Amino acid sequence: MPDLSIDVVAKAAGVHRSTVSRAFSRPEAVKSETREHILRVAEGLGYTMSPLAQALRRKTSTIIPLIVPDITNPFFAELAKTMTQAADERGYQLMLCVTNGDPAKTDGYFTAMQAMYAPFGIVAPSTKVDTEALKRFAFGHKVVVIDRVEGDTSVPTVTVDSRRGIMLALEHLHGLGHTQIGYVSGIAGTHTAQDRMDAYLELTARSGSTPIVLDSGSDLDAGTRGAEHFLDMDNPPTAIIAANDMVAFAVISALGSRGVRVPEDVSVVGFDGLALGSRFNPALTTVRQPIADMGHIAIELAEKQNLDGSVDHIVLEPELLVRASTSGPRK
Amino acid sequence: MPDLSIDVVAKAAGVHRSTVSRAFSRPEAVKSETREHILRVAEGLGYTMSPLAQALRRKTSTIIPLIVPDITNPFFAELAKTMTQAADERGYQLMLCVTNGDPAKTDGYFTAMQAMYAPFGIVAPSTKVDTEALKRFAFGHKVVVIDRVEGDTSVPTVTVDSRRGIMLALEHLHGLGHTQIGYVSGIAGTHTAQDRMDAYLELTARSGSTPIVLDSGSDLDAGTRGAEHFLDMDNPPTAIIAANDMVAFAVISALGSRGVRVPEDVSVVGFDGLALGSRFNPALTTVRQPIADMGHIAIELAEKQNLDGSVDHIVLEPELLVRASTSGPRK
DNA sequence: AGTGTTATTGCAACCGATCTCAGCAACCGA
DNA sequence: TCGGTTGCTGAGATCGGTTGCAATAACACT
Repeated sequence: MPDLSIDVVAKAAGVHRSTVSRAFSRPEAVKSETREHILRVAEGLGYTMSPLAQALRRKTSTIIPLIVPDITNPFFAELAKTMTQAADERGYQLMLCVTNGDPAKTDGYFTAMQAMYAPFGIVAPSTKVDTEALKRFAFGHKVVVIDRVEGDTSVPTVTVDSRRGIMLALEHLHGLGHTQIGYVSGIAGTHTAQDRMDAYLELTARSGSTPIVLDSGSDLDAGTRGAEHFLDMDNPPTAIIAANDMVAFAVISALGSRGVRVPEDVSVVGFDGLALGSRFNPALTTVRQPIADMGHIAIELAEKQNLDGSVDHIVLEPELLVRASTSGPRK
Repeated sequence: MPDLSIDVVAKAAGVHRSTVSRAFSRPEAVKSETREHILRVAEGLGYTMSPLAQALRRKTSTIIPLIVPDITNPFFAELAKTMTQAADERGYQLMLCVTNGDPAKTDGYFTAMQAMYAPFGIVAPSTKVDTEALKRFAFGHKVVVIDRVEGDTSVPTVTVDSRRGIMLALEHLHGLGHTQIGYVSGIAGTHTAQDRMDAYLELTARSGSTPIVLDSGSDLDAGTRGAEHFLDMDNPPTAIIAANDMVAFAVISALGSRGVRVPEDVSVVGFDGLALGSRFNPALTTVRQPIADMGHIAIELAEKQNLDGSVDHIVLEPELLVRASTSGPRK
């Protein structure tokens, strides 16, 4: 493969390099006849432009970073999946950055991406978004966040309506006859996680019942602890809402290992709508987030902002997915 | 941020551009005094080299593609996780490429990565590796495959000993008193998947029992179909080995929804050792693959090959993880 | 003192594009 | 026929580094 540069094509087509360049990136600036000829020659040689050289000169590339705390968490995995798709539909390449929740790493990734002239980035945070940190970067205003952002509306965001989601879960449970409904908090320390908890607290109180927070931790073991707490109670709730599907899995698993059955002994509803949930035992009833939409929208928002500087905050509607982990209360 | 190029630093440090370059990339070629001065100045300015410009000139970058069929599958997610870590420990950036099992996409990613001067790539395939396709690319000999490769020893591979894994599962089950052991085949059409199946067939036959293949499909529904098949049998096996954890999940879930309990009614063992398994209901007994090691080793192999052209084929030992989904046979 | 290393640094071409400017031909109206 | 557009293409600087080669300095040895 004798290095295929633009000059090679130019020579082969009998035109100047700049004409070849135009033929590709600004077709209307070249006589259509010439352009077709060039394209044909290029095709024949199997030539493609070097994205590196392009990025260097244009000062903007097509690499876009997706920063997630943990790709092992199916929520982020599903997000990554739809985002890769959305990305290369639009000619971008997704670059996966896993932070393990370390803000320093986030910073590191940002600088790296800046150096690669990434046109923008997507952040799915594990902790509340630090607006200041975001601004330290050239494309600080070109980041879309998959979470709510506090006190700064200059960053586009995509989220799902937490309150509405919790409401759906609560209504479903009420409908089944449950009145004592517990809550186990989520993995992430994000605004979203906070919002879900707040919604639970508020809505429960509003309906006249007392909130029962089984665990408010924010690590992976919240589910296990929540289950233990549940087992210790004299008068445990008949249903549990988990802040997200992973926690729900953990709760059910821990409960199961102590002989408590779902939904016979206690109903559990999750939050996320992971595909995995349908293969859980029992299949998980959950509040679905439109993850695929979130991915596409995130990229759209970023592009839109790049174009006209507009900053949107999209809030999507969740949806209840009733499967097998909920039923009427025991007794 | 007034564009920070190497010339800016050079001027600020009172030396020539090339000296700055050397100070960074070939320290021994610069008087240590000078180098330290340059580094200090650069530091003060907050300067970092442009990876793009570097890659363009050197014709080799630090971007390394990880090609997986589906990041949503926790096995690949865990792989991606350890690989990102292994990668940036060594100064590479992992670029996630999701193919959805489409070989055309794999090709596309390869060319893209070639254009980015990726020094090598890692492939975790979903279908048997097509050696010819691998060779069409400049770095065709610089790909590490997480699977076995047929009839071509020129590409480095990392795998786990399938036969040994199945043997561990079988021995565990035999030890518990099971004699009728079924098998549900896996998601991927890889050599590895094939090997596991073959091992099951061979080892079962050798022990004098008849193999019971509940499903040999290679899609996500193999688990569900396997479970149905199981339910239709007059004399079903007392234990099931699933070709991988995801399938095991599906089997248990499908079984559960039909009222069959694990491990009370039937034991199930998976293959992968996903972290998720410990949070399943019941916690999954499984053959663990050392995924973290695989990630690190894959990168090491690639680097080694880059350096001295050596091609290794590493086969790792699996390990049995006994959790709650297996017990003695019913009755 | 003269000559042969060796250690450092500067020079300038080069990697593969993009883009501004200028040149040139064809075309328009007066 | 001539100045003024317009359309298309070529020149050449530039993006931010790397690197072979030449130049200079410093040091060793006879």
